[in-house]
Amino acid sequence: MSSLKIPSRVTIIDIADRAGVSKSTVSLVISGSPLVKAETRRRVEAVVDELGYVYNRGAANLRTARSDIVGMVINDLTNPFFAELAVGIEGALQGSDYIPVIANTGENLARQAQVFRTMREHNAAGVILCPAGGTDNVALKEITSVGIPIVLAMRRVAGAAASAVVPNNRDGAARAVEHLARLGHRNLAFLGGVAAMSAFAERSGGFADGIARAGLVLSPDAIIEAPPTKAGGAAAMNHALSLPLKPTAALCFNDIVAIGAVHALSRHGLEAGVDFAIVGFDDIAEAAQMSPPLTTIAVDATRLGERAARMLLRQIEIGVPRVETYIGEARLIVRESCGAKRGGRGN
Amino acid sequence: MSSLKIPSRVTIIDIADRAGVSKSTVSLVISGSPLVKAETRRRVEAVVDELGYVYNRGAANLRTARSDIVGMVINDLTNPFFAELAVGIEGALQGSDYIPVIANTGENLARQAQVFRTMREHNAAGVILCPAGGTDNVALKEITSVGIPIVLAMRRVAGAAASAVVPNNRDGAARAVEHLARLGHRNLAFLGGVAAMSAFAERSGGFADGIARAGLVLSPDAIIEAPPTKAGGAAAMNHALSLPLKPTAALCFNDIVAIGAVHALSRHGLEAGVDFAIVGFDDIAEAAQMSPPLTTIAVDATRLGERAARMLLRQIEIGVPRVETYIGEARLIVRESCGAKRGGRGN
DNA sequence: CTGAAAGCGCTTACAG
DNA sequence: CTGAAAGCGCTTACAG
Repeated sequence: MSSLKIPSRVTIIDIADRAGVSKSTVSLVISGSPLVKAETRRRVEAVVDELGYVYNRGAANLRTARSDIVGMVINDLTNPFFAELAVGIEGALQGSDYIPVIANTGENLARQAQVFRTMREHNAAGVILCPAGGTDNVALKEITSVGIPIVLAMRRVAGAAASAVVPNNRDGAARAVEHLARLGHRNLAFLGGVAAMSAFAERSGGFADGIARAGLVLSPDAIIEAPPTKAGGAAAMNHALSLPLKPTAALCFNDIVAIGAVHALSRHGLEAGVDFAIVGFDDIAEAAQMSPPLTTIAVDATRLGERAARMLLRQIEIGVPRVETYIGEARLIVRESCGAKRGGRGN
Repeated sequence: MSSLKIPSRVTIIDIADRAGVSKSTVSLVISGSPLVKAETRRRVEAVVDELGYVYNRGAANLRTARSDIVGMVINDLTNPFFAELAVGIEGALQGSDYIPVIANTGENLARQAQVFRTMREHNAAGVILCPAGGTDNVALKEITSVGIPIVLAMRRVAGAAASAVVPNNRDGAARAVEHLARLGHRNLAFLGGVAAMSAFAERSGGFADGIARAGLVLSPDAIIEAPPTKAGGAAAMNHALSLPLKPTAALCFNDIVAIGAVHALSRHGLEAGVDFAIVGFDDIAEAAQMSPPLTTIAVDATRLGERAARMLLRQIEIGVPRVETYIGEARLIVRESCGAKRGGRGN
C-alpha cells in the first residue's frame, strides 16, 4: 500500500530553475524555436525529461487566445450512419493539432443550443455540425457570428451561408428510381423522413426527378412522411399498402426506415425482393447483413466525415470565414431487396 | 455583404467597468455566490446580457487547476458495440459539468499512449478507457500516477488496480453453453477473440465452465483464437469445420465474429440455425436484423457506458482514488441462429 | 457586501 | 541567443 503521492504539476518555471535558464527560453525550446542554441536546447530537454514535464495546453490556449478544441455535434449518434460519420471525423483529426469534443443532440434543438454555448465557453476553434431537424439560420449565428468556422455535415440549413459536406442525395434517389423502373415497376412510393430535414427535400426531390425521367407520373400520395426510424418505416409501409393504387416498390428515406418497411411487409405476408421491391439509403453496415440484403444508395459516411474534418481544418487555418460545399457521391448498391437478383418482380 | 465584425471577447473586466463594480464582484455573480447583494447582482446580470458575455472556461480552469474535460478513449469505434457504449457515456455526461473528448485508438497501443499524453496536457478531470488489446498496467500509470481517475469499460487490464465496468462475461458465456447443451449439442467450439483481451479470457473461461457444468468434455482444440472481426470469425469457423471431431455448435467471441462465422458456414453450404448452431455475444443492433436472427448474449452497452460515466463522475467528486467494480448482467437472447426456434439440430 | 491584489502556466514582443 | 516583463481571463483569500 504505497500512498500514492500526487506531485503538483511541473511547470516551465521548474524547468527553467533546474536548467539555469529563463522560462522564456524553456518556452522557446518547447515550441521548437530555431533561435535556441543547440547546447541550451539539449540541457533544457534533459531537464524536461528528468522532471517529467507535461505541457499545459489550457494555459497556452489562454495566452494565445486560441483553442485546440473542435466541436463534433451530432444529431443522432445511435444511428450507425452518424456513428460512422463521427469515426471519419475523429480519424481525420488525428495527427492534427485539434481534439474533438463530442455531443449528441438527439435531434433536440434546446440541447443543441446548450451545446453551442458550451462550445463558445471553450472557445472552440471550429465546429462540425450534423444539425438537429429544424435547425435554422439564426441558431447557427451563436457560432458563426463570433467567427468560429462551422461545417455542416449530411444536412444543410435553409438559408444559411455555411460550408457543408453532403452526399448527392438528389442524384442518388433519382438513380434508385430509374433502377426500379428498369425492373418494371410503374407505381412507386417514397417512404419516411420529415420535411424539416434538408435530406428529405433532396431525396424526395430526386425521387420525383427519377419518376419524371422514367416517364411515369408522380402520384400525389406517393410521398409518405414518417419519422426516420424503424417504427416510422413500418408505419409508412402500412400506409402505402392501404393506398387505392398500391405501389409495388418503394425508395426509403434511409436504411433504418427500410428495415422498418421490410418488417411491415412481412407482417402483411409479403417478402421484400419478391413481392415488393425495397431500396434504402445510406448503406449502413446492417444493410448487407439483413434479410434480404438491402439494395441501397451508398453515401460513405466515414469518407464524408473525413471530408468535413479536413474542410474545417482548412478553414481554421486560413482564419477567414469562407463558404465551401462538397458533394459526395451516392452509389446504387444492388443487393436483393429490390428483386433485381431474382429477375424483377416476383408476381 | 455586411463585413462581419468579430468582436474581441467580452471579459469580466468589461462587465465590471460597465456595471461600476469590481471584477471580483462580477466573478461572484457569475458563480452564483449568495454574498452579492440582490440589487448589485441584478445590475451585473443586466450588463452580462447587454454585452453578450460568455464565460471563459479555459481561464477558470487554469486558475482553479481543474478541468472539465473527460477523456473517452475507445479501442474500436467502428464496432457498433463500442459506439453504443460511447453513446451511453455521452448521455450520462450531459447535465454534468464535464464534456467528453473522444479518441478512437483502433486497438493501437502507440496511439493510445499518445492519447493519454494529450489527456494529461489537457489536465483531464478523468478518463473512461476501453483499453486497446495488450494494454498493461504500466501504460495506465501515465494517467493514474498523477491522480487522474480512470474507469475501465468492457475490458480489464491484468494486474491493474483500476475501477472497471464490465459485463458478466463468464456467466453469460456459461449460460450460452448450457442452452446449446440443452438443445442436444455435445461438441461445441468457441470462436474468435485473442488472448490479449481480458474479455477473451472471461468469455472462453465461461465457455469452459458451461462445458463442465453440462458434463461434457472440453476438447483442447475447441477454443479457436482469431481477430474479433468478420474475417476472423470466418477463418475460425473454417478451422472448426476442418477439425477431426467437427463441432455442431459454436459460441462466438462477439456478434461481429458470429456474422463472419455465419458467412463461412453458408460458403460451406451450411445454414446457421439449421445445420449448425451459432450464438454471438453483445447483442448489437445488427444481431436482430441479420439472417437468421442471431441468438446472442446481450450486455447492454449503452447502460454500461452510463454506469462507467457515473462511476467516473463520483470518483472525480470524491477526489481520492478508489477502486470499484460494476458487473453488468449478460442475458441470453434466443433467436434463430441457435436452432432453438426450429426444434434443435436440423440434421 | 465589495474591492485590491496575487497568481494559475503559458507566450511574445522587446532589449540587450 | 537569452532574459525581464506584461498579460491572457479568470478565482480566491484577505481587508475593510
